[in-house]
Amino acid sequence: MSKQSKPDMPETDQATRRIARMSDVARLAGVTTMTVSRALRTPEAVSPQTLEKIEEAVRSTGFIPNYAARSLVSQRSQIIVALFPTMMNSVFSGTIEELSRQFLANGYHLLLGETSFDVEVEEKLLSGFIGWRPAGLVLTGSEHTDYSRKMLENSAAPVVELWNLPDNPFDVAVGFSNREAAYRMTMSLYEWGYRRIAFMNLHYPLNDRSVDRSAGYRQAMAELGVPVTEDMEIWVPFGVESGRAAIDRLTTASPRIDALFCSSDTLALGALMGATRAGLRVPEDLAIAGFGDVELASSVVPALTTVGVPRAAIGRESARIIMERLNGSYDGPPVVDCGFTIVRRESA
Amino acid sequence: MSKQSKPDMPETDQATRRIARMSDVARLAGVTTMTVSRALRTPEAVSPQTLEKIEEAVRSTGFIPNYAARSLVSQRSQIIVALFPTMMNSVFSGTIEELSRQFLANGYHLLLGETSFDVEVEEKLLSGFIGWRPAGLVLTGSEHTDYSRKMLENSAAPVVELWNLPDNPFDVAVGFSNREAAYRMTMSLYEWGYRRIAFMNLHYPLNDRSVDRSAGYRQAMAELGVPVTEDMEIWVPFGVESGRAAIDRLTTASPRIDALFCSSDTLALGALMGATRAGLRVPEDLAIAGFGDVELASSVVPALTTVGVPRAAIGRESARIIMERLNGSYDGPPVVDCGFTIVRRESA
DNA sequence: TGTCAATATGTGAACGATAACATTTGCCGT
DNA sequence: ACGGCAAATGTTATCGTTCACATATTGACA
Repeated sequence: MSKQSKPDMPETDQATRRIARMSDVARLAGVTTMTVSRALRTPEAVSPQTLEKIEEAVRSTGFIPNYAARSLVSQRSQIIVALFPTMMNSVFSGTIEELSRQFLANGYHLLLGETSFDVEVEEKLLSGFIGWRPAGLVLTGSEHTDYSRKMLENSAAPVVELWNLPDNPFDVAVGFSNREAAYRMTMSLYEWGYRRIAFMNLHYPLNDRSVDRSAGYRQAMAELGVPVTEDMEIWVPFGVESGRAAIDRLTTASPRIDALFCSSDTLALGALMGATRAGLRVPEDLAIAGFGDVELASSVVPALTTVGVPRAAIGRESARIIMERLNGSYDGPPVVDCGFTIVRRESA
Repeated sequence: MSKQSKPDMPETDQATRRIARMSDVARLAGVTTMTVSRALRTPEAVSPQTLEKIEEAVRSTGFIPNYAARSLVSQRSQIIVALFPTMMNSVFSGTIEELSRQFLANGYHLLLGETSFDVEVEEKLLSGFIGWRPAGLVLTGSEHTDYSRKMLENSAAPVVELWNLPDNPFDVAVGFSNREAAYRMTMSLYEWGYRRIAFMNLHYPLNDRSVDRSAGYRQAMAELGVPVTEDMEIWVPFGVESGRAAIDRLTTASPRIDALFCSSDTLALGALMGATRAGLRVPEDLAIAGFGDVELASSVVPALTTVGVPRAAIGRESARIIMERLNGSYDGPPVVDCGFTIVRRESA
């Protein structure tokens, strides 16, 4: 029903096959392309009757402007590049959805990349995406390679770093304090009566969020006077399976732990399932806390105690900031704190 | 540390601030832009020593080609448009990840959109994205508005429809039979001893997957001679909460059902949690089956019986097909069946 | 009635790369 | 020694849109 041979065969095809250009619209409306261009971008600068003729011509031709041409001449595309560690995590996807929604509503398109928690992959993706001369960039975290930083600088576009509060943001950062959040959750667990609190963290030593959460946990434990033995901080790769597998090691650890704080809900759900399967009662035998507050956290049995992070707000704020940057109106701080919440449910 | 005023101020800034063009590289290497272009795209057509000079110049300038210019002249961008109902579902994100990986490895970039199961939203997204003159498109399902079809036709790019096996694909379809899958799962539940099998489906009457799964379920029930009363097919919106909430209605339904087949793992997990919370033993009091085999399905307690769908394979295949279409080498069938599996675990 | 400003539209160049064709160079065989 | 051919590089035009500026049209006011 559609194409059957190579894409260039203008002789047999109708003129309609070829996608309409602005000049086609212009001819049909009896004006020049410049007037059409104005009608589309600044309709108030075109007389009502001309506008109507042009709109009619646009409709009948199904004209859609060529963004490549537009980008080329205006020296800036309508593309926003966004890089996330993974899309398989509903915490990130919540932010992604909101970002996408906000940008789309303002005529920008999101070019998405997945870094797998690896700054080298980030660099590679960036070097590809920069070719679009994006209007703005959204990155997760503030750890980047030198070459990435150079590209970002050259691109001269607004850059928002998500998900943490770095001391020296590249441009603007939007997030919450991971250190503080881990500290507060650890403290809360102690308050709720748990003493030997283990911490399961993502094993990405270059990931500022991992490092900060570890620091927050250790700070709390130090202040509480609880020694953190080697087997109490567990480093694992991302995934439900990681959390589940870790339970076996934990239950055989020498000084029995009574609470497990996971640096991600994905890990925590895995741990919860592992514990249930191992016949441990949660939270009586082992309390479990997560990080992220994914949708399932509140539904699972027992409902997961976790750190709630404002994923939609982070997306919304960063989109707003980039757009304000683009029209020069942003005058907020370089680091925007969206906060977090300690959500106590049944698992701790 | 980065930009502080409006983006155009070439007089004070170093030349380095401005992003390098191909002509900058060419001047530095002592050749013309055409030779640089060749060095980048067909290095075998350039002499070794020239190639080296150019590579050095590219390195020192940090040159990255302007894709907008490239797209404009070559009449086709390196952009692939992919539209999915939601990104908050790890079934889809598995396909998205694989798609993204495959295309990236071949120099294409993925422009992602979220339709929220709505063909009108799809049309809107499409009309925006078509402006990039994408090299190819990946859509979910084969239900599209007339205007969408017109745009797809005009774009003259390869189009892959995912996730089902339509009778009349627009171009190529890659997926599995939703009807057959629902039929087989219903039959399996019967074989395993369940009789009054209810079906919880996504309430999107225009969604071909929903419709087909419903048809498969009803066909099986008809063949089995089990009447489907009104309260046995439940239509709900997408989300864990939907599944959970539906349990209340079910337990009070007049002819007690003994199995609940959900058209999505997300719903099934919600139902599982709802059932557990309501004190129902799964599968003794109520069997539950899902659709999709998300990562959590195998970890949850009781582990979820579900329909396994080849999400990575679907992504891989569709990427391959689009790229083969682009170089004219595709000679496979217009409908590619990636199959599905019935995964029996503990919940049914 | 002539001048000025405001409004509406047009003109030509430019954005940065590549396709198609043209030219130069060096080497081969006879 | 010379035609011819391949390899390497250059020239010119072009993609579709917008920018900066130019021109035409209108009405208001002194």
